[in-house]
Amino acid sequence: MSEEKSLNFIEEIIENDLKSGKYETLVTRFPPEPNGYLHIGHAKAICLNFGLTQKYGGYTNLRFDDTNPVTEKTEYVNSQQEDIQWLGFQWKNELYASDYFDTLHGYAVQLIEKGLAYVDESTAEEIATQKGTPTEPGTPNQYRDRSIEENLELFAKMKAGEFEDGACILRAKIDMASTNMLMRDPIIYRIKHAHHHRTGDAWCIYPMYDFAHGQSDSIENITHSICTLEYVSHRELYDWFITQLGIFPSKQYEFARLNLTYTVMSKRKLLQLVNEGLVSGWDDPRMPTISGLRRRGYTPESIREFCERIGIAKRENLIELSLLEFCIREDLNKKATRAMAVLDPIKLVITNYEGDGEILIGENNPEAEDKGGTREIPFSKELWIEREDFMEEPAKKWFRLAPGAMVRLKFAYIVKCENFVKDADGNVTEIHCTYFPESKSGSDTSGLTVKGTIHWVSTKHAKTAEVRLYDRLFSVVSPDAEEGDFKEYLNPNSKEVLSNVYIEPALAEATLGTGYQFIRKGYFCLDKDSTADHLVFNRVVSLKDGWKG
RNA sequence: UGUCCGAUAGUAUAAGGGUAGUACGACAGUUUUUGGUACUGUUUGUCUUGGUUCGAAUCCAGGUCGGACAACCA
Repeated sequence: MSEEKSLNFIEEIIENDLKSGKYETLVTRFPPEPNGYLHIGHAKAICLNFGLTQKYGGYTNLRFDDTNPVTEKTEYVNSQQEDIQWLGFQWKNELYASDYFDTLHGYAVQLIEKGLAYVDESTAEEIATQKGTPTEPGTPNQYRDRSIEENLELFAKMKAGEFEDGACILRAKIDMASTNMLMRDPIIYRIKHAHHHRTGDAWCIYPMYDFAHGQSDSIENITHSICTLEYVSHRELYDWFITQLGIFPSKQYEFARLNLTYTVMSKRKLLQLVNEGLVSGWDDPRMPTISGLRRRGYTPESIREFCERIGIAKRENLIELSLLEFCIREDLNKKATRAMAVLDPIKLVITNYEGDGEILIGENNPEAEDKGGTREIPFSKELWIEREDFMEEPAKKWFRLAPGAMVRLKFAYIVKCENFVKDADGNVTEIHCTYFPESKSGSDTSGLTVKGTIHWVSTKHAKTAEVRLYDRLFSVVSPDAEEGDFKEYLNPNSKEVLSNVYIEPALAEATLGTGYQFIRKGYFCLDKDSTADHLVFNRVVSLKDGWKG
C-alpha cells in the first residue's frame, strides 16, 4: 500500500549515506551571492536544499557567498532573506563567507607553508596566456618556484595593503598541465581595495569562489553541498583544497539548473532588464524573480509544487511555462474568491425589467468545502457585460449572446437578446434584452435551458479599477539560444493596461495578498500600486479557455 | 583536437537485468448556472551500431548529438 514516490539521485545518495552511517545528521546550505534578487531557478535550489533536511532531518544554513565586495549589497541580503521566508523555509544559521575571512586567510598561509601556493606578479593577460587552452597545456612561469619565505612575506604585504589592485595574486600550485583548466594553478586570493558590505575596510585581499566555497562548507560541516552543473569541473578543486587542508570533507553534488520557456534566468540579463528600464524593477510582475512572481500573484505553495513537479536530474532541461501556470491555477482554484469584473464593457439594457433593482446572493467559491461563504451582488436594469460575449453574427457553436439568443446572467436571470444599437461607425454600443422573471437563479421555474452563462456588473453599482494583463516577457521559446541580443526578443505585448474596468462592489474590499478569480476571466490579485480610490489588479494567469472560436 | 557531464512521448520525470509508468500539454467525451473545476478516454517515447544475457532503457564497447571548461565573477 506504500505508494513510494521514487527518489531523485541526490535523495538516493543521502539515503545511502545515512543508512551506511557515513553521516548521522544531514546538513545542507543555500549559498546565494548577495548581488541580485532571487529567481525561480533559485527557488528550485531552495526547495531542494531545505526540502531534503525537512525530509531526512538535519538542518539547512543560509550562507551568503560574499567574497566579491564590488558586486554585493545589503539590499540584496535583505531581499534574499525575505524571499526564502516567503517561500516557507527557515534556515538554522545565517552565515556569511565573510565570517570566515580570518580562517580562510589562515588556510592560505598553510598552503604557502606547504609549498602549495605562490604569489604571482604576472598581469592578468600573462596569466591567461600561460594558462594554455583546453587542448593545450599551460606553462609555468618564473614566480612558481619562489621560496616559501618569500611567498609568505609577499602575501603578508598583499594583506597589509602594500600593493595596488592587480599588482599580484596568490595562486595554488597544482598542475599547469592538468586537463582540467581549473587545476592549472588557480587564483585563490586577489587584491581589491574595496569596501565590503560587512567587513568594511578590514581587508584588501579577498578569496576567490573556489578558495571560499568548499572551505566554508567544511567549516559548517555541510554533508552534502548541492550546486548546479556548471560547477562539475570545480569539484576536483573543491576536493583538492579540502584534502590539502585536512578539514571536514564536505562533498559536492551537481544537478541541472532550471530553464523556463519564454524566459531568461541569468542574473546578468535580469539586471540588464531592470537597469535599462525594460521592466519596472526586480519585482515587475513579468519577471521570473521570486519578488516578481509574488507581486504577480503566485503563491508560495504553487511555486513549491512547481519545484516538486519539475524534478531533479542531471540532464539539461527546458520546462514549459504551462507547468508553472498549471500549478498556480490548481492552487488558486481552491483558494480564490470568485467575483465578477467586466474588462471590456458594453452596455446591456433589460427592457422589461421594472423597478430599482435587487440584491442577489453569490457563492464565493464553489471549489471550497464551505463554498467560501456568500456575498451580496446588486442587480439592476442596466448592466455592463463583456463586449466579446456578444456576436452580431454568431459563430457555429456560439453559446453566448447574439440576436435572438438566450444566456443566463450568472447568479441572476436568463435574458434574450431582442435588439442592439450601433453608432455611426457601425460599432455595437448597446444590447437590448428581455428577461424571464421566473428564471431567477436558485428558484428557476421557467423550464428554459441555456448553454451559456455570462458575467456582468450593474452599471449603477459598478466600481472602477485598473487591470494589468501580463503575457510572456519574451516572444521566443528560448531567448538565450537566439542569435544576437536577447533583448531583441522581448514580447512587445507582454503588458496591457486596462484603465477602465468595472468591478462588482465586493471587490472594492479586495486586500493585498489575496487571490481572486474574476469569473470566466482568470485569476487576479491586488497590486501594491493600488490605493483606496484607484484600485489596481494584476492578472496572475487566465483561465484555461475551452472555446475555440 | 583535449577533459568532464548528459541523452526515455511535445515538455519534464520514473522503471536500477524481467509488463516502459506518472505528470503537464494536446485531442475527444461526461458533468456543470464559470466554454473554469471535476471525471473518463485517446495520443505520442528508450539517440545509434554492435556485444554480454533466456531476457537490456538498465551492463560493456564504438559512434552521433547536446552541454560545460581557457573571469584577479560566483
